[in-house]
Amino acid sequence: MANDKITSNDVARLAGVSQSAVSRYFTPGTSVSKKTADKIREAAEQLGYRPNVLARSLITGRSRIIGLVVAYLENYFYPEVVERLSKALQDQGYHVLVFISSIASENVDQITQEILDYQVDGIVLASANMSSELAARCHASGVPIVLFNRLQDDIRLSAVTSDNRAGGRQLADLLVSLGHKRCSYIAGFEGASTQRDREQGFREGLEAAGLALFSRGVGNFRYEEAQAAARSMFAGSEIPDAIFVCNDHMAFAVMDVLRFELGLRIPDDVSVVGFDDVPPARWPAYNLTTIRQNVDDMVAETVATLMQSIREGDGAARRVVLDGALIIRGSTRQTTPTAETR
Amino acid sequence: MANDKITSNDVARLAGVSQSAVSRYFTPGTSVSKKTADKIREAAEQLGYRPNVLARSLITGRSRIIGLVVAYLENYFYPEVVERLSKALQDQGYHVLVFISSIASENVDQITQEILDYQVDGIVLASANMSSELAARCHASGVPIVLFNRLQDDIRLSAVTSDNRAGGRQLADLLVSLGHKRCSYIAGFEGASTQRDREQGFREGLEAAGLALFSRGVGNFRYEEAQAAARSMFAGSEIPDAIFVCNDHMAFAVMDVLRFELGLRIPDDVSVVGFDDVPPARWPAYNLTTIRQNVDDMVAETVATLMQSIREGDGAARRVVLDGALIIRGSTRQTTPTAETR
DNA sequence: ACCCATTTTGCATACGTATGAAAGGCTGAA
DNA sequence: TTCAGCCTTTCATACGTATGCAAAATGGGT
Repeated sequence: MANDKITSNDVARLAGVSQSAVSRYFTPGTSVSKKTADKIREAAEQLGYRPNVLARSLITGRSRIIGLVVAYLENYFYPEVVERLSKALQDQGYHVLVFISSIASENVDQITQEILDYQVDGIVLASANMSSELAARCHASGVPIVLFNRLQDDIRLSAVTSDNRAGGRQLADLLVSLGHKRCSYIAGFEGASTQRDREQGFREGLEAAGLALFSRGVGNFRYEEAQAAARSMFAGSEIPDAIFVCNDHMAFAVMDVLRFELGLRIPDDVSVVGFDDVPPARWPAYNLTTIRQNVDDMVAETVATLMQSIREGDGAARRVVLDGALIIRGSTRQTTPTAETR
Repeated sequence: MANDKITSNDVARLAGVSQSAVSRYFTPGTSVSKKTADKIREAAEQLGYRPNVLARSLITGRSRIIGLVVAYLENYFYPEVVERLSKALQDQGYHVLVFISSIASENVDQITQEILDYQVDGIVLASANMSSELAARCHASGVPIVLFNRLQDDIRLSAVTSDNRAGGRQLADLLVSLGHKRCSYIAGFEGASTQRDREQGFREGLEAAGLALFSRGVGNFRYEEAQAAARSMFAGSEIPDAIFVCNDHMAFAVMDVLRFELGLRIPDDVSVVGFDDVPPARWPAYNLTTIRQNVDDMVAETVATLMQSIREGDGAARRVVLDGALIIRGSTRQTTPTAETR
């Protein structure tokens, strides 16, 4: 890799000090006299020397690398997460090593093995599950794991999520208050806790109003599969008058099908609600009523959780559930309180 | 980090061989007898040992890490790039360390310094520029750099781009062939080669038809700034009858303004063309005529360029320019050849 | 000037691993 | 059986750096 690798020994020679002094100069919390520091600074600048993070990790046991597993970046939500999380960690002196997994998480365990090869200081799983065996491995290795927007029963796993169930409940309450009688649901990936909790909250809200789910489809978090689900669910003689689509990304697909293939009007014929509040939900072409996940707060909590675990070195898992906000836009029927609530 | 770190010495002890044998067992191209290999495999499995990539990098000079600098993931194009590039490199046994820079690239040099601290085997710059000084540094360190969808004059920098100029030219030719007389342009970030080349091609195409640009705005690759540019450019008494927006992401913003704020019909009143063919361009809500950048081929060429540079260890820069494809959809006036061309 | 407490410095070693070189083992041909 | 060539193994060392410890230096007080 390096043709002329400048090492701390080169700096020490030029500055007329020991390698140990050079190392201490670059290590916060150690003592170096001003005179020695000046000599080292000049020599390091002249040679263009910077410490080798990887060599340091051998001694310190700290790589300053966080492994990030994401299943797909197709949904506008996750690019935003990656960008914000990378920035937040960059500000803390850490950097994100990205690993792409499959939606169904069947290769996450192999990927986690690869991650551990890099001696990462922590792992963030965004929209992916990890086996208990691997969770135990990471725990034994002292590598903290934070699930981002996902929940698992394993007590060793920290998690930062929105209150998906409450969000689903809010959407049900909204549709009921708008007078909807035939409320349907399009699920995401069945193995995801977000999908399960959003649907559960939605069903509970309907049941509280004496309603049952009118129909249900599965979109697997994919645009095309959500399209297919919508086509199927609106093929009968009686169609839903409102539909909660498990995330915005799929909701766009459903809206496109309703408008451009079936000639239905939103919200006059069907109200559509999503979950996430990704950027296109705000665009006039979609103008989607949805639950906003507060990405900034989720990222901040994720970073705080990671930093605490890394600093304390204990295995104490931390669960943070953040409230989402109901954002009412033009995809739902209008009623008097049109302002944003919650 | 690690509480009970299992090392190759532990494996060697358990297997009754030397640490050197363990190392050779995990190093491709070295010799180990079947008998020794069996002993080592069993011991490693029993202990859950895997080699430490970072420790290896000290000896081999290879970290198996590629630094990836991206300016923003807001534009659907770059999440797709990150995802595909990460996967392709993952398949080659490399992993991507992500660094987020600003759009104007003013902090890329600092970020590159940080990247070099991690002894990366290569760097990919997606939508960012690097100073000549830092390019020289990387060159001296033997770290290959590949610009993704960006060009710079520095001969040390490899690059993989679409033929942005030809794409702009194609779009001009198309609009002219559809009879447009007042063609306008909304620029991206002025410091980006993609913006410059697309505009240049577009202007050349118009000039070849005896037309000049009707009006020009600047969107800086941001949805909101493209909206503002569109509002301004359509405020006069005479408005464009066609508009080339430097990328799809901004084109969506322009389309939203034209339809929902100005009550204009696309393409009856104004044809809109973009560049990239990101997923929403295919969605019925936008149905955008655009130039498709072949992300798969660009990623493949980027990986091939990186692998070659890493393998050969020379500093030979490689420039790959890939043809985009004109994709005609519903945002432009219709004429007889409605099929996709090119 | 001397004494004491604190700071600073260099030496020696370790982190986990790969590799050159020398020694030992194995196999096939004479 | 012996010998030569090739394969395999171990030893010793190095990669770039941080750190414990002992020795040296420094600064303040008497």
